Amino acid sequence: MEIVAHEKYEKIRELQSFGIEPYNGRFEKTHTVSAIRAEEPSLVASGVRVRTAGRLMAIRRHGKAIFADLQDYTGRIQIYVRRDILGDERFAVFRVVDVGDLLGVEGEVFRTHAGELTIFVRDFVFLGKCLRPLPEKWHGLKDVEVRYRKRYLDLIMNPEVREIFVLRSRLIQEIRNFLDSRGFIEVETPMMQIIPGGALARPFRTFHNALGIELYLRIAPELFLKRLVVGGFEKVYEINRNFRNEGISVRHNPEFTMLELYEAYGNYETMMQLCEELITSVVLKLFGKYTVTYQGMTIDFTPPWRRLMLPEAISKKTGIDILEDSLETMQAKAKALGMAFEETWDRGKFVNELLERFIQPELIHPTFVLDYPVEISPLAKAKKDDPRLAERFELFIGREEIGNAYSELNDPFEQRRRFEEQARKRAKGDLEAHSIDEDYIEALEYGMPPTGGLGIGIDRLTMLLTNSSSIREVILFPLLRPLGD
RNA sequence: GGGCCGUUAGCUCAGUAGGUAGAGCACCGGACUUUUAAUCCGGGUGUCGCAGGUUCGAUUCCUGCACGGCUCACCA
Repeated sequence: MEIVAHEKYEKIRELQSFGIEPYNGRFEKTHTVSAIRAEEPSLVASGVRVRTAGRLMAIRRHGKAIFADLQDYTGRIQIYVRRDILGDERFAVFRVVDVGDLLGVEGEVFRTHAGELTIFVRDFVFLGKCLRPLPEKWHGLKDVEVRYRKRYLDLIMNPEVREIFVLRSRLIQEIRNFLDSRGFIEVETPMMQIIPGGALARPFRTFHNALGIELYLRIAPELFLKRLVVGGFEKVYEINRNFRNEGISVRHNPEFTMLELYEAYGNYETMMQLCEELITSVVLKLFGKYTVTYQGMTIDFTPPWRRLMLPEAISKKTGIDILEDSLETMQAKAKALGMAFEETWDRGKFVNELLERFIQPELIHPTFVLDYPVEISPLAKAKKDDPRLAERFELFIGREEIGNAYSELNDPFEQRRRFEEQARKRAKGDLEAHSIDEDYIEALEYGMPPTGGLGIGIDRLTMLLTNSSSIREVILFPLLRPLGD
């Protein structure tokens, strides 16, 4: 800092010699930049003075006049400063203004000879000194690592990055609007849990000093939200962070945002309906149409969405009957297909792999994949006509898994059996197996209505809607290794 | 965790078949009252990611490490 900012410190001294405070207080705006542009005709005609503020992104000095570009969160506008208007002393202050400085200006709006909408500055206030040079004005900031580590610079320099996060915000807002309009209430459930449940994943551990107990960051809010359904909240949702102690990749961040919602007296069929309506209505609100381009694919959200029965789909694609074939037969067939597998895989794991390898790559447009094996769905109700399958679906869009839903298992006896099965897997070393949650079973013993539940990955949905190939592009501060010395 | 690639000025990037390095923008000094990648004149501001090795000499070659990207694995 000492070297980089040395000249800038000189400028602060110079500013102070003019009696200028380099880090000023409140500035009252009459307009944002976009408001000035929107109101241009009346502002220009009336000659009324506007007050706005932002960061100087470029300065063009012309002796006794200066042009500069002022950027706020709504856009950029040119300002025009003249010595004969401000007077010698005020104008001299502009000699020490740098690109990156924060400035408030007041003046009337006009069009230059070149046709550029411009603020004719009558007065200005120095609001904040920038001590470091901004990245290059033309090429901007491209270094991906720096963009993530110093997201503020990324946001200053790259308007398309700002737009991604504005869209993310609007997306979440529209989801809330939709659910609120349908009578859902939003709740917050524990991030720190005694027993991490609701998903098959490895948790982060932490410790509470006063209680002297180990706690886990939640891997899902599911079991708490369902306790609320037991409590009579018939339509609840939560949009919040989950934490999973797993690898980092272009589609995995250790903390990520999930929407989970539960509707009493529904099931996975009603969840399919709700899911389709939710996402299509949000897409329509955000884009005014049903098609979105993602990584060269045109994704069509027009309902109704395709429904694919998983056992049939896999059988058609691979000849493997995931219900009737023995594990040995499945392995033999997989070998014949040239698919790598491990002897330790059980039926559920095998099905998952078959889905990922053979089905998922073809799921461009929104597709519900239904009827998953119960073994990998320990919290889902089994189908009445075939108890080997769960009343469950996953939603795939653009080859990515976006959502997961099921008819919630509300039979405490069956839930206990499922937990015990998971416990056996855990005993055999499966670190992702679900823990037994006695307190949750007790809640079920009070009676949970038949319920449909749905989870939607907000980050991945945002990726789809912003054409982002990495999850880090839609998370403001993705987890990175700390820099070494 | 494996493989491949990258790391040079504040930023975007060149470059040195081994002799401590350049461009544009930014920045500094000067000129300029309608410019907008302003223009014109002058100025290079650097631990070439870090640590070792080879060498008379390493930013360059070798090894290890760090961080990042892509990818495979893991992973819902």
